[in-house]
Amino acid sequence: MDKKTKELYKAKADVLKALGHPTRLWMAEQLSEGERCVCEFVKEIDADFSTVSKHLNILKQAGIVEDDKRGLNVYYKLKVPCILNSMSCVEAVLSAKLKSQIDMTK
Amino acid sequence: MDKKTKELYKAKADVLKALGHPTRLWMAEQLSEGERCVCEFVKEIDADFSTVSKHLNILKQAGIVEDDKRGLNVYYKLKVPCILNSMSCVEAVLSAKLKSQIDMTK
DNA sequence: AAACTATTTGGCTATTATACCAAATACGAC
DNA sequence: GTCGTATTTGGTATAATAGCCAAATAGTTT
Repeated sequence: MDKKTKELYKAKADVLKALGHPTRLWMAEQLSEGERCVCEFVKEIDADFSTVSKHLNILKQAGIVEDDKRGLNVYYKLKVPCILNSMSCVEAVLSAKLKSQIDMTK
Repeated sequence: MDKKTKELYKAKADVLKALGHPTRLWMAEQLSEGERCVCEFVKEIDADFSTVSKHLNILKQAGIVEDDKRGLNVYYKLKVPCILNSMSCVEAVLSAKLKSQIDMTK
């Protein structure tokens, strides 16, 4: 595998990796319903303000969300909404996995 | 967020996390063209046999691939092929990111 | 059974990720 | 400008991940 291919896969993997954390995935899904400010997330997640902020920054660095500061609040929204299209297949993976586990017990 | 929701997002995030590594993502994409044995991957990736095996195991644990031992070889194939449908959007994220970066320099 | 090949597993180290706290910054209200 | 609120940044401890090597396992060939 040549260097450019490696870099491309690194870049693609980084996008998926950004979504590969429960809190970040949940936040991304919340954003599919519309923008949210950081404080709204903090209220709903049992985590520190700084933790939430850092997670949002990871999503931002990955190019998945963008932020918009208005007054005291920073609002985040999905930059590329299609990124959540794959979630139905992720759920299909979970179903198939569950099914395999049940089959194994038979 | 209640406990069950947390567990669900953990499970979903784990699937995406499994794909969130350049080598694993590349292998998954290779498998979309058909099954491969471990040795074929080892030849193409500049990595140890054990490293490749462990990556494949992570994809297997995530429920993305399944293995099939035939003779000396273990063949891996995609268990839920739709998992790569999202890649066009991942590429869209990269394009949008690149575009933002270019705009910033203007 | 011994030798050989393919793959997995265990152990180790280096790197990276996560989460909290405290301090810094940004903005609006007074 | 001072105060208060929202958010980010820096530091640090802990946990998780990645990759290599060596050893173990499984199946094939002789």
